[in-house]
Amino acid sequence: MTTVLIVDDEPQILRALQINLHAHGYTVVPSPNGKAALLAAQTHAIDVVVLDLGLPDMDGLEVIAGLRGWTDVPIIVLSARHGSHDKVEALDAGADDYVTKPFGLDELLARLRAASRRAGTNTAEPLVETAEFTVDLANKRVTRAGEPVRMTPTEWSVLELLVRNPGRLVSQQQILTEVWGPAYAKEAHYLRVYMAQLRRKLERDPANPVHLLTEAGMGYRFAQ
Amino acid sequence: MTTVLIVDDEPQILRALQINLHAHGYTVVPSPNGKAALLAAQTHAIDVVVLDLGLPDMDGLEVIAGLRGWTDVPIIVLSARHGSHDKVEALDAGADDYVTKPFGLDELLARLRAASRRAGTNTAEPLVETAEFTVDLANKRVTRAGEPVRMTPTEWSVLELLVRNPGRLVSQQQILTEVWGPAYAKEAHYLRVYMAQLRRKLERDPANPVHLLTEAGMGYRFAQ
DNA sequence: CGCCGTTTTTACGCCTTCTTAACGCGTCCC
DNA sequence: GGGACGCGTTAAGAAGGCGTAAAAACGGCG
Repeated sequence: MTTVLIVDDEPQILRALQINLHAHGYTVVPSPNGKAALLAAQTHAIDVVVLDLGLPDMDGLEVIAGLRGWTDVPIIVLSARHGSHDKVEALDAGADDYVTKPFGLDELLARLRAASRRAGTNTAEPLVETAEFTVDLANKRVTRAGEPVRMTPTEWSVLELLVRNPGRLVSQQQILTEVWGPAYAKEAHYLRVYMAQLRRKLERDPANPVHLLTEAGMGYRFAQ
Repeated sequence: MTTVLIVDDEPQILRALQINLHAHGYTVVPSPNGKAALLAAQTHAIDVVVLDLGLPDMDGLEVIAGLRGWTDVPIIVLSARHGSHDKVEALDAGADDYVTKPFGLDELLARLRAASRRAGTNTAEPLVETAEFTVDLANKRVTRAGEPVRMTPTEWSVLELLVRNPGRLVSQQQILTEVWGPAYAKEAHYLRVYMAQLRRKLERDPANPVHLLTEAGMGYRFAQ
């Protein structure tokens, strides 16, 4: 019952891997680009990632960095480049293994087994901590003074987006489109309601927030 | 300070690796053959093993097996053979990585870093206990107050998925796709029925669950 | 062919969450 | 100085999610 996230922009390769891995008992989550991959990694319980470096939308190293920001899931990189420099870069970015194309299916399967074997049960905890509260991104859990704080789906989506961009300004439009969808890009209204709720749950003095900051006219910012 | 056990029968390679790795901050334990390697692994606190497969006294796979009998230390295999079959054999015997000669020193260093990085977190637990019940994942058994509790296949699948992710929020979509299949991702209905059944069997007060928790709109969570 | 355990439907009442509205405060610009 | 605008806060109705029980459909096995 191992779930593999496969990231490759070539549909026929994606499809071939999907069929073959499924035939070998893996659950496969396919993803054609980097953005979808990062999203899928959050919505599914991924055990291993198979990542092709040549993606259309973003650099493969960015995908590795995006994953490594919050999870220790094994990453097996596929690449057509044999250069030693590329391998070093990928491995140092956080990849666990590097396979050069063309490769045999049996080799990939063996490396998958090796990766998932040593991963075992994923218990590493990627935590984002502040003086006031702690956000566990992998487990979708928020604690404050040791006590768990319950978040509604929308509250969590907003908080997660901010926490995944610590210190960075996130525009209202971006939050609205990512949480509510592109059609809601103008409903800045919702944001005020939810920021107030988040502050009431997480800030010591909700009227004078320290971690969930408003940048008037610009957006919001999470400060650690 | 990472200690690397290097096993290679060619003195000049052994020596070259020893010098280079030492220059990069590693403590090196050299070993010219398999027997000496197995001995050294027991007398030194080894963090990573670099193993050449072509040894004079014993098969490289035997060395891997000899190490895997008692330790999970990462093993990086060096080999001149490019054949896919050899890779599969070594990886399945318990190796973590496979590098074909000739290789660049920087690649080996990167793979060393990757191996020792992930070495920190692993170990599996087949028995999950709570104050109320015990789940034996390996034997698919649930006991409560010493008495075995009978589970239907579907009940077990749901329980297993939750218990394998202790403390982690599991979305209902994920449970549905993994237990019933992707076509049932929207049938959140089933889940309510089965969560109720699991609680009736496992919780002291099914109406106020302590271990099988609902996160409204988000999913379910198993709390130990 | 009929029984029995399991899964899937169905129905209903309760509760959480989302959405919307209203109002007060502060700030910026004219 | 005044108006417009953006923001924070609260409250309440609407909509949908959840728990529960029980009946119907299914499937394996004798």
